Amino acid sequence: MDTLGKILVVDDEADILEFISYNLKKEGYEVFTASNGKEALPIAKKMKPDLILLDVMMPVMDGIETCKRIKADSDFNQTYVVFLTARSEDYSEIEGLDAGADDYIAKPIKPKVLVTRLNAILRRKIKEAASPSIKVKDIFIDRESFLIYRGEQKIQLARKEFELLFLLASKPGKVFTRENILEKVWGDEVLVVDRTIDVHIRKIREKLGDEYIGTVKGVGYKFEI
Amino acid sequence: MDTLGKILVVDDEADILEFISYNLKKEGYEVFTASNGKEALPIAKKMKPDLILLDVMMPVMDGIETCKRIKADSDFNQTYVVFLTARSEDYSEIEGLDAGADDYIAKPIKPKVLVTRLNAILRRKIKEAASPSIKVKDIFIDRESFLIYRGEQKIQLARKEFELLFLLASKPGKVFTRENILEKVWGDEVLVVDRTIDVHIRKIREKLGDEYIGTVKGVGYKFEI
DNA sequence: ACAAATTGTTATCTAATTGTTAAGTGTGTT
DNA sequence: AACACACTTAACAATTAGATAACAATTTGT
Repeated sequence: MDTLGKILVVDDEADILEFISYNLKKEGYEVFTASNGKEALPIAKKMKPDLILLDVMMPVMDGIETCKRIKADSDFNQTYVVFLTARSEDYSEIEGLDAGADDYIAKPIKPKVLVTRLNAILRRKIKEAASPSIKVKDIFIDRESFLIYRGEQKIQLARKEFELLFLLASKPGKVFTRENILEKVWGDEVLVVDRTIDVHIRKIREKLGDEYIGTVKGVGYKFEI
Repeated sequence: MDTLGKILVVDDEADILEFISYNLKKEGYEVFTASNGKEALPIAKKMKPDLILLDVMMPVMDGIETCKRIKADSDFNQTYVVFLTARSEDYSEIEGLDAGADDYIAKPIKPKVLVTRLNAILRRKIKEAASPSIKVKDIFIDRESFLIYRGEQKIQLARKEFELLFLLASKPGKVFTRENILEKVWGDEVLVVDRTIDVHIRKIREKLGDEYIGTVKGVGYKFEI
C-alpha cells in the first residue's frame, strides 16, 4: 500500500515522540521526528511533510515560533500545522491559531483521537489539493472532463498522453526528467523503457502541435512558456 | 439576501444558547433553539434545519443519544449534526463521531471559529444537495416522477439506470470513474463487479441514444455536453 | 407461486492504447 | 569529415479496456 502521507512530529520528550510515531506508523503514515523547532525546520525543508505535529512547549525553539517560521515560508503553504497543547495551557490555543496553526490537539494524547483527527485533516487536504484545470498559453486542460482545448478546438488525447501533458503543464517552463515523468505518470511499480516517453511526447506533439513541448537534450522535456 | 440556512442550536445553558444564537443570526442564519434533546427532536421535525448544533452534555437527553435518534430518522439524512464538546471531555469526540456526527466544535466557543466552521460545513452541504430535476441538451430528468424526456418523448428507465444517468447528468462533462459511480449509485456496502456498470451504461444508451453518454477509456463515463 | 422486469455475471470480440524496436536525423566535438 | 550522442520517427507487437450478447440471479407485481 502507498503511504497515506508524511508527518513530521516535533516534541522534546523522547517517549512522547516514540509513542506518537508508533501510532502514526501503524496507521500507515510515513513519520519523521525532531526534538525541537530548530531541528525541525531543515527536516521539514527536506522531507516536505504533509503535516507537522508540533508541541507548543519546547526548549531551543518553541512551537509558536516554529509555526510562525513555517507559515512564513512559501515552501510550506501546502503544509498543515497541528499543535499539541497541554491541557493546562489553554491560552496557547489562541496564540497558536494566531501563529497560523490549522488545528490543535490537547494532551494527554489518545491514539484514537490523534489518528482520527489527523486522518480527517489530511483527507480534507488531499481533496483541496488537486487543481482540476490548467490554462497555459492557448491550451486549456481540464481534469474534470479529461478534455483539452487549443483555443476553441477540442483535442482528444489518450489517458497516458493526457497525464503526461498535464504533468508538464502543471509547471510550465520546468524541465521534467524522464525519471521524474516515469515516477509521476507511470508510478514507481511499473517499469517502462525510456523511449516510451519519447514516443508519447511525439504523439502529443502530433495532436497539439510541435510548439508546446520542448526538448532539453540530456535532461528531459518541458512545457514551453 | 436570502437566509444562508436554518440552524437548530441545542444547549441546556441559556446564556450559551443566547450567545450562539446571537452570533449566528448576525451572520445571516435562521436560528431555532432547544434546551435538551427531547425538546429538540420535535422542533427539528418541524423546522427541517440544515444543521443541528448539539451540546454533548445535557440533562434529559444528552447529545449522543439525540444524535443517534436524528441519524436514525430518514427525515434527517440531509441534516448535518455538529457537536459542542467541552474541552475536558475529549472522549466525546470519538463517541460523537461514532454516533454519526459530522463534525464537532470545542468549547469554549469563539464566535469567529464557530461561524467559520459552520459556513464551511453548510457550503459543502449546499453543493452536495442535488436539485430535483436536471435539464441537459434535450434531455429532461425529473427525480420527482422518475421520468426522463428526450424532447417530447417519454423514456422509461429502470431504477439503477435512472440513478446512474442522474449522477452523470448532475455534472455534465465531468468524468465519473467507476469507483465514483459505485460509491454514489450503489453505495459503498454493496460490492458489484465493474462490468456491471458497463452493462447499465449500455442499457441507457440503447434507450436514450448513443450520443449522450461518452466513454473516456481508462477513466470512466460522462454525460456529453 | 408464477411471470415479468430488473439487476448482476461472465465470456468473447474488437478496437484503441500502450510499449518496443530499430532505423533515421541532427547537433556538437574532435 | 567522422563520430558519438540524444532524440525523432515509423512500423509493429503486446496489452488492455470496453462493447456486447447471452445468461443467471434477484426482485417485484399479480
